[in-house]
Amino acid sequence: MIPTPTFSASRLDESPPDEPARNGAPAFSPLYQQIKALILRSLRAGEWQPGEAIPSELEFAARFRVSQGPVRKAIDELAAENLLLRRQGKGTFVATHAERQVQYRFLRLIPNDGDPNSEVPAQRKIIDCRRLRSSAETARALELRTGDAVLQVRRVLSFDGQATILEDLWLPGGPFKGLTAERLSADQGPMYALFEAEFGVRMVRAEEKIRAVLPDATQSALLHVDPGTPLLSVERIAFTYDNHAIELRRGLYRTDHHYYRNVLS
Amino acid sequence: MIPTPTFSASRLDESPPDEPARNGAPAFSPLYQQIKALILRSLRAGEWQPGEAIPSELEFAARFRVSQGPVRKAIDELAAENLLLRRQGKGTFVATHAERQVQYRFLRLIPNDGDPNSEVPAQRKIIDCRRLRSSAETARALELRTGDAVLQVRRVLSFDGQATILEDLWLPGGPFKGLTAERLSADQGPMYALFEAEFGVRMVRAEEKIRAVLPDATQSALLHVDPGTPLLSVERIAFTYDNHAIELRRGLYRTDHHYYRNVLS
DNA sequence: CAGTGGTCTAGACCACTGG
DNA sequence: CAGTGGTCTAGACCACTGC
Repeated sequence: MIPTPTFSASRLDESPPDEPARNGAPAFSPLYQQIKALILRSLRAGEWQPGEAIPSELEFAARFRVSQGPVRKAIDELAAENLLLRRQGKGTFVATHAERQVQYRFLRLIPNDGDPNSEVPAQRKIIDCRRLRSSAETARALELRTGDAVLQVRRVLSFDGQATILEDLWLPGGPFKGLTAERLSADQGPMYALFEAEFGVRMVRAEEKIRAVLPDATQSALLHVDPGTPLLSVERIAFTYDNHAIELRRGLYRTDHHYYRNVLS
Repeated sequence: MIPTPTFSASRLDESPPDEPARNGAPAFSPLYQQIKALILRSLRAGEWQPGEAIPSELEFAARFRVSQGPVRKAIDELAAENLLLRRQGKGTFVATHAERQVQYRFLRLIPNDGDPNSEVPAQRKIIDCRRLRSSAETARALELRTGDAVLQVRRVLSFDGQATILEDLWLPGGPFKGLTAERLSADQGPMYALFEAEFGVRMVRAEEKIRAVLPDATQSALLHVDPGTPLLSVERIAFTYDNHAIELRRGLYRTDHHYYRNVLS
């Protein structure tokens, strides 16, 4: 293809424009952003499975009729967002929660003494898993309508034999049809890896709201702590592609032998 | 300069190599990494002040006798680490804590209702500021020797008239010689901005350990809360260039009207 | 208008992986 | 060895800022 001298709109149009820049501005979009959007669409459509390699940079360049540069920059950004994983000499792969390296990618609880990178051989115990109608609050968080079907899961994570985390999860009933306590209990490895493999749901980003709270009677019993013990309340909303909320999670963390680690920059 | 056909070691050497790759591997270091290290050295040396513009990409390219590409990539990485700030059409600037946009860059406490980006017009009150000899624990955190001079500061931050954060800070006596309660109290704006302007200390990165705790009598009095109120304990170590620890901070956060926000990816 | 950062091309070569 | 990502060059043009 002969390089178009200007590209203020796009050279890659394959579908009706989603956002045709309704305001006065022409909304300049560089080539690499358009390429990024196309790759993102393929990811969302499940064109490649988690852990699989995507086409090489040169392959994309040929397909899109551009040079390697913009393709590289598009992939760079997706890798920076942890959607893709580059491995020199091997290829670029769809990120997954199922790898040894990045297991428990979203868990920030670190043992007081152990090093931050140590293994996290949690012991998991499913307390409950039931289907119910969502409350207004849950519906809002999960972008559903009040009363829509949701799955609620309760579990306890133990470290070194000591119950440390009590978690309640809410998942939309649709995407997670067929999820049962048995299925969850049988599984080894991170829950998010199971979500990828069994339900095609890939957790990509999450936001957490953290507070200090006291447990109620049920909670303190499940964690084997005194009702006066302060605990970390960690409320998480996890997102798939396109910032679509797909999980609500409320955790209670004991912080007598662990701490929640965060890095600021 | 005639481009050297290979550059497995370096083309930019200006000083004895710090880490001459003692092991068998040649320790390949791309041009842009060497450029990044040089810019970093200038930053550390205070060659440009916070808020000032650094030389343009083309200027660096000419100075280092390379093309724009590697310079660009070096600056890209420094900008991604929040050491520099790019502004199209204007230039690249040394990051600062003194800008309206990024005020309280390291404060993650958000009001329950207000939007996450809202202003943070905290009211600050210095309770105490004294010079003392560091404990073993403080010395370890600040990379000092036990007994070295340190400054200890205690302050309370209020939001909307309500005392919300009680903080204790420890700073190495050397770099912060001359810091007084009066100087701190007189200042408007973020404390880190004052550190930049008055002491040339630039906070670049920080790590926080978060736990849920109960306050002691003194703490609960200062925050006007019941001794049984669970609080967030936020222990921060802040670093300047080269991962050099320069501040230890222990905060107690009320989380009845605020939450600590974190994003995972 | 000049100067800055931002994008793109075409082509070369290097480093790493695995058959 | 071929294929992949990673680095570099030389040069062109675009978008944004401010004089």
